[in-house]
Amino acid sequence: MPELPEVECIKNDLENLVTRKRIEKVKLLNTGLLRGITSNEFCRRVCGKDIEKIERRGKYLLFFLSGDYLLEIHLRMTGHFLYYQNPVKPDKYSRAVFFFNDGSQLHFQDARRFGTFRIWNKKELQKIKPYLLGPEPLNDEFNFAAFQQILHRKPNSGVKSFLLDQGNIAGMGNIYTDESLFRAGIHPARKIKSLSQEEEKKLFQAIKETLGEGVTFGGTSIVNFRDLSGSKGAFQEMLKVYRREKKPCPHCGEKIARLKVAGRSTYYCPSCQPL
DNA sequence: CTCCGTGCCTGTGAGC
DNA sequence: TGCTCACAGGCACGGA
Repeated sequence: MPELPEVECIKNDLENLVTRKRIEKVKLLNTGLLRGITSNEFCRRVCGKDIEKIERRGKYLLFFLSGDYLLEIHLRMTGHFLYYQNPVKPDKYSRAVFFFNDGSQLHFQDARRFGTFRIWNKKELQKIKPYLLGPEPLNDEFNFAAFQQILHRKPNSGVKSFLLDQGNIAGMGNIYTDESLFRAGIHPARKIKSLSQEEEKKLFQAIKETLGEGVTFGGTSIVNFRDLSGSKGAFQEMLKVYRREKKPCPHCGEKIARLKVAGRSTYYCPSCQPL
């Protein structure tokens, strides 16, 4: 379940490995991943183009190609890339293979087939979903004042639902919301309007720190996340509450509890994060 | 406005 | 040991 830190690590790997390469050919092994385009048209717009630039917005990856188009990729739950210097046969989870001019390959693998590819014209950048999300939480422009302004737009929202909504802040999923709320000492079901100024500040710092550490540690590998060489991240070792039900809270020793919030399994410490 | 359920998928692992 | 089945959750969509 790649969230901002995992996608950021993937973006950094991709930048090093495939920018400035020419896509000679694409083999689609599962056309269901294409949104709003046929496989023939997809290949026409991608084949023969250079990858000029790769960006991340929230959990989206954007491949800017030479010519008119860019490729938007969302990994969803189990999508990941594997890079090979020399040709390798696709396996049963390979959904797409990019063949580059230097003989290297990029395989898009996705066991659960939730991942999506979409093509956009560069002229319509202002209309594309990844640019309509909330701010990037790790950018310097995302400061406390900006955070407060966004928070106060949704006073009646539950704080966890708020953090999961990509239109508020881009890039947080279930792992990093639970970890940020724990770090801030805030119960996931609290309403935004019930937060004190001090709690808002703590939450702001917790988001920055948790996501920043996630990137530093190379992401969280619970089930599927791997970098482009197939190696795991290390942030799963740092998790304080996520998937730690009944284990002791690292602060107070109380048992970590689990409940459903915003339709997701939510982990928290009842003593450090009172309602 | 805000929340909730459903569908999309299939590997994992708890429990019998 | 082997089987079943709940569970995992990002996003879009429809409805309360």
